[in-house]
Amino acid sequence: MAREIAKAYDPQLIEGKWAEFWANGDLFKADPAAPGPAFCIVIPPPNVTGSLHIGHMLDHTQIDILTRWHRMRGFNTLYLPGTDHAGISTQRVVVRQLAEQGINYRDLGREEFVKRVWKWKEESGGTIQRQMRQIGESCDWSREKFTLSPELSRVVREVFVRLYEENLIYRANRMMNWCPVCLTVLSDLEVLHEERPGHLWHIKYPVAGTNQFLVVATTRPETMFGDTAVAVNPEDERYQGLIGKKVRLPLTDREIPVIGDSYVDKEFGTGVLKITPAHDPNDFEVGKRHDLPVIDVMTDDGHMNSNAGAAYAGMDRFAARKKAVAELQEQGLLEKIVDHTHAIGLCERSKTVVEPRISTQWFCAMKTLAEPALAAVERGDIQIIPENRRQEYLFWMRNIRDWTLSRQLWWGHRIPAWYCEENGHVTVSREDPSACATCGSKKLQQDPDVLDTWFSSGLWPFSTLGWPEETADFKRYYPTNVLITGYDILFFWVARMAMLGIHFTGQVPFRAVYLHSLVRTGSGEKMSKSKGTGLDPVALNQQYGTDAMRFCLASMAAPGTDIVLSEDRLLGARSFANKIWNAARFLFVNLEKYEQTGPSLEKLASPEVRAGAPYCVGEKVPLADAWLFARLAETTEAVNKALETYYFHEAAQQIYQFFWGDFCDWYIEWVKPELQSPSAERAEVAWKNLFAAFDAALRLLHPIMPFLTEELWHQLPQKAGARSIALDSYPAAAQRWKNADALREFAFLQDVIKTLREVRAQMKLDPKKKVKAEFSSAEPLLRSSLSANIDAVSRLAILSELAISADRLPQSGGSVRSTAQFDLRIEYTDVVDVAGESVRLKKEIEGLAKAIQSKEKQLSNETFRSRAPEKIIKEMEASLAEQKIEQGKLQDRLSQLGS
RNA sequence: GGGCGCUUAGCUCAGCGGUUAGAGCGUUCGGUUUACACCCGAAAGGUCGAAGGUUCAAAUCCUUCAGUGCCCA
Repeated sequence: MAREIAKAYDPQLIEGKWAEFWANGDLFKADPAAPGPAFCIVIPPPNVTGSLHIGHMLDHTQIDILTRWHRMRGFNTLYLPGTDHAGISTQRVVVRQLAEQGINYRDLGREEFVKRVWKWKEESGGTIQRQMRQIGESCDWSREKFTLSPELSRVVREVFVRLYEENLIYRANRMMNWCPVCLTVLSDLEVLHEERPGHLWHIKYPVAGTNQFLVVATTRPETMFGDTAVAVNPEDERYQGLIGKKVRLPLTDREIPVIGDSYVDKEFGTGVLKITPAHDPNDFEVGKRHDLPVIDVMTDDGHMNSNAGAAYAGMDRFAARKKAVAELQEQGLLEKIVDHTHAIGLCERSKTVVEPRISTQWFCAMKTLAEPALAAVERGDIQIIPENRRQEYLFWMRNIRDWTLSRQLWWGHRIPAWYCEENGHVTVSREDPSACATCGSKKLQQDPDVLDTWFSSGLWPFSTLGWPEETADFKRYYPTNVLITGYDILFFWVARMAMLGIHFTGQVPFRAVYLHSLVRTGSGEKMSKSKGTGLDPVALNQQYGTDAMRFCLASMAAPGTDIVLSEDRLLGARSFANKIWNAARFLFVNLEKYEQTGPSLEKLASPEVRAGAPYCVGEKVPLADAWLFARLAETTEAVNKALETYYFHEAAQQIYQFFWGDFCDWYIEWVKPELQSPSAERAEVAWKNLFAAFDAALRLLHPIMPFLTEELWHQLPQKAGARSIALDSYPAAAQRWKNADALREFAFLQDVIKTLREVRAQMKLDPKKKVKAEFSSAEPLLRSSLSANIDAVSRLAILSELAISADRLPQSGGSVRSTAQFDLRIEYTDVVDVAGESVRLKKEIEGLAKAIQSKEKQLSNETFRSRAPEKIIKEMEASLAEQKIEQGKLQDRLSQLGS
């Protein structure tokens, strides 16, 4: 490579190249015949209408991290991408688009409309896939799936028919949630509940044949045209006598009965309830009990129909409410209006107030399906993480209700049921039937409705792998290993996959479910594009780099807590990328000089050479090098353990600390002068160890920051034919890297250097001025260690001279710092700021005194001594002794100053 | 109404039974150390929401309360 590296990392310059390389090559193409334990993740299929939002970015980052991590560890890895046809959303998009052209989709007819949606899908439906390639997700694009493809549609039919044959799918007439904008029924899950301020209108219903009134309290006066009774509690003494009488329904010329039903709450409102069976689920039940007529007063799009009378027909439901109230008021039939907060249901997609509506729908009976899915989680065959989500899942499964499968849409899997016009028989079949199964009539009508989109997504983990065929993929990759998704679709999707997966394949669809947080706005709301509170990850990726974005999200993704994305954290992540870039720049720029006289990059950093690190000078690995590898081992272990338990934030934090703190701030600074060292052996060893550690760090980081690491990996010598860091091995903590002694010894030297720097800063010494310092310790090991590393320490603490002795330092001149093990003094010719020193010393002594006191108290406590573990007591005693020594030294110093 | 979270440094968040509670950003002080100012060195800053309790030991476990958010009805 030409070793000209830009001063600052510019992700834009390299990301495109690698994104293309990954997406277009066959790097991530899974081969079921290849060796290795299988690791399979199926994507939570995003809406085909969608574009990447910050939630996907978080989800996909975590999926891709786990995928790349497993692949590098030798798993036979498949990350299977795809999209969901998203019935309601997609239909809405195209309907809106047609409306903009002045076309009402209903006029187009079903066939033509569906054609248009497919056309739209082919032209505009690929946004997310394009963006996923752009951000470098390591999926196998050759296996990409779409829920409405012919392939997966066949699976949907198969499953529907089987469930029908097992009597788990049935048709029934019920009160449903209806969205007047989407023009379809919704399942319970698709209705959002919200508390809203409203009113309780007290309306006077004249009692027939008297001049009395019954006062009805209602939140929905516009439905009164559909009233078919007025109900009171039979035990309510106020109204008992009126049961069986009739009242005149205001604004109409109808009379309706007064009925008694214990459903009525005496305490609520006036204790008199209007009964509108067509427009309220509870009233519907009351109506059934009392055999009341059902009068539907609305159209499917939320307007009043002719049953509401000519004056109201065609009017919007909310306008009708206003008009009705005004009219009642005019007629003196409105007693009063009371403010009242009530819960309303909103359509998840359109946010319109849903309308209860009676209709015939297809349902799936859930109990049979739920039991094994419940047991699988209880037994731990499916592990749900974090734990509190597991509880939610169990609770929901135990209280499950039947699932409304049909939707009044045109875009989706049409229900494979045909009705015979002759005898009404229902034929449900895998293939389109040509005749009625019972009478042979050819007059068949297919059910116009389609299936809930989640029905096909519920099959996703096995339909995408080829089920019901026993394909190689299915055999190799099913059950999938882990499902990673947001907790907001635990019931919508995860639970249904569990039920359908177990029912049809006899195996769990995934062994673990990791439910991650949602990304929220500063005010705690879920980020959403429709609310304008979303951040565009693509724009952010461009601004900060995809790696920075991934690192940022990973570092914030602690299980169980939601993420509030901040620009600060993104900047921090970008800086980290830049830091790595510059570390590489340092290596290559300096290597260029070194190579002129020394060995080449190939000799210093070939994969074979790297595998042999750490290298020795003479018999021994130099301390700093031994320490670096010991830290690398610790970091590697911590990162692997963190990823094992989905602690992405911990993994990110560990690598950050190692790379920036240990590798850059300490190791590189430590060996800098030695890299061009005349002692050729030391230099060569440093270079070899440096490259080996750098390479390991890149591989460690690759799952989180794939672009940057891929770029830099390619600048190191690699095995012939090696194509990508993504296919290289993931570091495992080598036994020979571990070195507790080196960790301890280096920590001591760091302590010395930091102490000296602190003194310099406090004394406001000229940063460039080299000063004399003295070190004293009774501990021979410390003295010899310091002595052996005196050059590095002197350089890093900017000393002209460092005297080492076993004797206590003479307490005169300069500034002294003491620990239990050693004392340090910086010679200082100017007058010491006695007052400042005293204040500092007193503060430190005070702090120590507090710690000492609390420890002495605890150690003198007999119960503590008898009950606390030995280890804790020992550690506390040791620490107490040290603190006492230190305090003594500080005390001495203080009195010296005073004298 | 029921359930589940959250409340820790100015900000965003880790830590979730054991010595004087951490990180990043911000702040302050000092730096043109030829990899990096997207940097380097140093510092200040917290009675861990409140009150009780359990324990030898509590930010960490329990109870109550107060704010706050989510889910379900």
